Amino acid sequence: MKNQSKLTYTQIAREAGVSEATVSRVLNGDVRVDPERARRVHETVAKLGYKKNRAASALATGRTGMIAVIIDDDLSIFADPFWATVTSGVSRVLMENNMQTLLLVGASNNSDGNFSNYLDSGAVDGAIFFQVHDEEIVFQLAQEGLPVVMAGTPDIYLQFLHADTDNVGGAKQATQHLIDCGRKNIATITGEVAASAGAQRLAGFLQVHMNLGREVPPSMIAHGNYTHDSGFAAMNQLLDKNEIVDAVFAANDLMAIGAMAAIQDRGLTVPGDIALVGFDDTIVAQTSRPQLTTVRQDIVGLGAAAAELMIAQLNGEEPKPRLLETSLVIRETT
Amino acid sequence: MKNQSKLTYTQIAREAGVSEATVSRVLNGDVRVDPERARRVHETVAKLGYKKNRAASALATGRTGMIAVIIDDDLSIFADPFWATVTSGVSRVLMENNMQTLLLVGASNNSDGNFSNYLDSGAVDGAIFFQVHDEEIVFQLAQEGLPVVMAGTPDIYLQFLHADTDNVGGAKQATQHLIDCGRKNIATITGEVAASAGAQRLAGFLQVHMNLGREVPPSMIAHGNYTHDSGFAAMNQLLDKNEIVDAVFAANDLMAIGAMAAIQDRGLTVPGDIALVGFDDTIVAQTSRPQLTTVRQDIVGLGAAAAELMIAQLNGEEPKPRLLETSLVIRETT
DNA sequence: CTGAAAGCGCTTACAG
DNA sequence: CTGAAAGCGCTTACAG
Repeated sequence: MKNQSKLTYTQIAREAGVSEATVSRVLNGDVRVDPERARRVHETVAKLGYKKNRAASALATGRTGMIAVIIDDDLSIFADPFWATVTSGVSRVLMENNMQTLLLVGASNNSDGNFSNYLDSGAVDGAIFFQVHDEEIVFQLAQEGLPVVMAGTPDIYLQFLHADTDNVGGAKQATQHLIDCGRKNIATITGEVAASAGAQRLAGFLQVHMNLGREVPPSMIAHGNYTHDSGFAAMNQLLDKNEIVDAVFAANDLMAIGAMAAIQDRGLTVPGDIALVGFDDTIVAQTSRPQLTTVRQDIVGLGAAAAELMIAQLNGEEPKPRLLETSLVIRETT
Repeated sequence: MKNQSKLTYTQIAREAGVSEATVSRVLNGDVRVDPERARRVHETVAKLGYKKNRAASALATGRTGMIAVIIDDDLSIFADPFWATVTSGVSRVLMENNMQTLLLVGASNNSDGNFSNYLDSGAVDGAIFFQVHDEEIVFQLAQEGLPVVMAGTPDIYLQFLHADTDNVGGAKQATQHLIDCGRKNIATITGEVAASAGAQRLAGFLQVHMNLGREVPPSMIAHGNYTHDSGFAAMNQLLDKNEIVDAVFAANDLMAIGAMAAIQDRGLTVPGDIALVGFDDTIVAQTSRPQLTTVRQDIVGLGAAAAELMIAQLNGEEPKPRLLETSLVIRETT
């Protein structure tokens, strides 16, 4: 078990009485090796506590066994449990496939390709992008032959392989639920509509109304940016502009909680006066009083799906994009 | 900019009219190179869009430029924003030093060294451990010569280099603040006291009382495990067992919020009847109603400190362990 | 099924 | 300050 730092194929080969080529074949699972010699190699490896040198292996094969997870934003975004949770899903699937997760957090658009640079130095076998601000960089990397997967929905003109939550479907579930509860005047607080998730959640909200032949007056749509404070402010706007609002669909939980505070500050009650539905099912939905009805998305599953797409792609398959279903979690605010 | 995949020192050397050795020296910042030839090399590298192959470099030098961040728990732990945030701090400092973060999440004690295995294959230059359940594995790796840093406080018999929040100091701040507010009967809800953070926060709480010559009856100490529900249950215990409790220090925010729910469910008010202080200053402290007074710890700073210790260690320095100060954030529950 | 040998793309004493 | 050459530890056609 000691000073294994010096161990190489040379020692294993000698000890096991085979060539280095055979050691390599055994360790890589090549079937065409005499079972008895293979057994000896495995035994020797175990006895000596040998560990293969990754760098040498990577140099010889051109494969590193590492996939980059790129969070294209300033570091603070990682404080949001959302992406951390997605990352854990990626990590699990990669580990199951004997691959590792290389974490790259930081704004891609600063300093001429901070990590775009890194990515085509052959350091990784592929890259999974979260929260892409500038798809140009993804496009370029894909062009250069780096296998790429996006978590989220890419620009319609670009055809990256991607995994995403069914945001439209989730927003529809939320909106339909409010209607089923008998609410007549349903407002929405959007997320950033410049990004796909925000746009899709608004679209789902509008589609349900459209299908029912109902108009949604602009005053019933307030824009937020996913923060608690923006939800608070948006709710106040809605209350200022409208005579009657008896329900609100917020594009995430944090804004819903902010909206709840604004409602209660005016002496109104949830769900008595105004029903509330969030999106995500994060910890704040469970700790708020009353507890928040929300649309749960499978966050770990999203990461897992992205990783699975990557693995499939590396295996030469041509997988289809994945869209993950949401489910409504009914608690106390509706 | 195209097919750079084939570029090696050979092409750069030829184009720049120097030897490969010189290319290597220039790219590694060796000072003893003629400035003019160095300029030509840099120019050629830029023109051809050359990127150094990391694996080859790692094989030759024995250094990979990667540090493992190891979260020794099942994957779900990563959903806790705490460790994700610490990780972002590690990542920032490593990037500033041209190193990368390799993320290893998973229980170390399952399947015979799942990643202990990986770690001494030379895949990383060092390892930063979070949330260590079994320090034996850390010890073994350190023994084998892998530079190791722990986030948190190691067992007193082991002397790992580590960075930690001053949990004792933070707990003292919280407790003293409650006393300063005039509270007389202060209870505490602990975290897992088997781990250092939980034990230290309890110790700080007790020390303040001891210094004042006050006894803390056992009935004023309830144990939780950092979850919302455990805080709720612990608070109910405290209320059941004690005639009077006019303040509670909870070892994290989530338990404090759970305690708040329990208090309010009994028709009591916060802070009217019972004052409340949490620990961490996470998002739930800001979104709760009333907003939670809590002890803020510098979570990103903790990761940054751990990374700095690692870098110093790799540079052959002998840095001292780091203890990060906390600060009290007074909001509405005291 | 197996081994000898060349090769992956860097780095670094060594000699000048 | 600079170059030729050996070496890092694997992998993989190639020939048998």
